[in-house]
Amino acid sequence: MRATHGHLHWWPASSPIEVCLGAILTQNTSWNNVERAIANLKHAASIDPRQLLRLDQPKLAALLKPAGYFNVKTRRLRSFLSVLVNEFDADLERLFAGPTQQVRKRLLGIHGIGPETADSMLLYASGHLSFVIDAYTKRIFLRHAWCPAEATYSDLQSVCVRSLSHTPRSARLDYWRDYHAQLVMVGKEYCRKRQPRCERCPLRTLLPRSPALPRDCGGGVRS
DNA sequence: TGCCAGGCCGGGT
DNA sequence: ACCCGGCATGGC
Repeated sequence: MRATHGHLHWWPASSPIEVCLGAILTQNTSWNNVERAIANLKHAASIDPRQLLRLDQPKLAALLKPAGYFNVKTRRLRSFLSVLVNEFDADLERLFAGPTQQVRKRLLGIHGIGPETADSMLLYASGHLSFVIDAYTKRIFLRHAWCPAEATYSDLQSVCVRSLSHTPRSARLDYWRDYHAQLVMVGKEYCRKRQPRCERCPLRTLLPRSPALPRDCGGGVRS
């Protein structure tokens, strides 16, 4: 993947707080829509936690509209910001201080932050090693038969962490960040190509509700 | 035109 | 402990 795309230098944001906001806004949503909402936020409150928290609910919801689920996300964003401001003096460094698993639990305790959102914040907005699993990861791993269909988030996370454990510790943060980015990139390509494929051809499009695969394609098409 | 997108929560068995 | 509906906009 690195040979094809080069180092991707994720996450696409210009500051840690922007990573956190994007992580919430991109829940079940295409990044394109999130960018518009982030642009609105920048224009309205320059992405400052205290300023954002000062916006009332309808005002914030209006700014988040392009990201979809704007009522849900307004509440989730505010619950995150309120913890950040009231419990950690609006300082991300303080929020992220401490052992990874302890910080992760604190994040998971915030309304609207689940495992993927928490891990995205940990990995990309701070220096914590917490591997991010997402829908693309699961589709790709399923298609390669690297995991069973019932595999949970934490199952997949364990598989990834074990598989990448050979990397030197000093390079691990950089490697994990790029590895997830590469999976997203490859996952998007699967969707874009929409090619008919069989189970022997791992790069066949893999959509959640795609019909059952044919047993064999005769070895014709590959990607 | 309908299906899909980098989840998560809450109420029901 | 699962299972499922709800949430909403923009792209293809």
